[in-house]
Amino acid sequence: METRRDVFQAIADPTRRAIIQMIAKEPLNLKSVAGHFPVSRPAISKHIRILTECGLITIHKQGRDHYCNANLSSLREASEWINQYRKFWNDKLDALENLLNNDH
Amino acid sequence: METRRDVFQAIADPTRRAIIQMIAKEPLNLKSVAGHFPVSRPAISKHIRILTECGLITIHKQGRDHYCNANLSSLREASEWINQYRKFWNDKLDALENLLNNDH
DNA sequence: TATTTGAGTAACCACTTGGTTATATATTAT
DNA sequence: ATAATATATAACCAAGTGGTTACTCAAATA
Repeated sequence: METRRDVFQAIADPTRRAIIQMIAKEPLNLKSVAGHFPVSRPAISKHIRILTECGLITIHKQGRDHYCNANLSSLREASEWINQYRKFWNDKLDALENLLNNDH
Repeated sequence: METRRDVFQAIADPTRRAIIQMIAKEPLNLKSVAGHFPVSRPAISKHIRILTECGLITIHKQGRDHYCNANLSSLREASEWINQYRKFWNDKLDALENLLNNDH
């Protein structure tokens, strides 16, 4: 649990995707996050750490509560990688591709 | 190497992303694919199997050659999951979101 | 001050992952 | 027919993953 830590790997785990989904709506402390899953607090703590390490969330301490905030801009890398293959499932590519290309 | 096999996990591995990138350009047999990586043929064979199992590639046998063809429409699921968070890195969201919503 | 609460960490565990080498099978070439 | 080639599979292995329980520490509360 120490090595290769990138966005693709971070979102490969369904629990971590669910965590992202939750805190994208509103910041939550670890206890609130853990309350929604059938696993222990330490397990969630580890997921949070992984998400933090690749920049997908940031922690804001407020007393003893550690609030997790979504900071999903590092998903951009994954989005761009996937969207380059958009033609494989989307016919209305042209207009979209132009938009995407104007982003950077 | 038997269980949970989904698109997110399939693209989590950098070697598999590179394989996808190669065969998205043109179908290649396993030997050609393996030639680009510093790992053995059996290792590539396993990656190919994983990609096949989640539908990202299909194999077309031509004599003793097994040609890998990209069939990346199952990336759509991952694309949609990621793109729902596009607002985290993209300001020009409105026009894009309209486009994406028209897709389905 | 003593106790409870939220979170992190350490040590551990079973399973998975990505790799290896050796072997088998089918197809092509000599 | 024999040899070479392309691929798959089996058996194995080290390291990584996702989880656990037990413990510690800091902050809030009684």
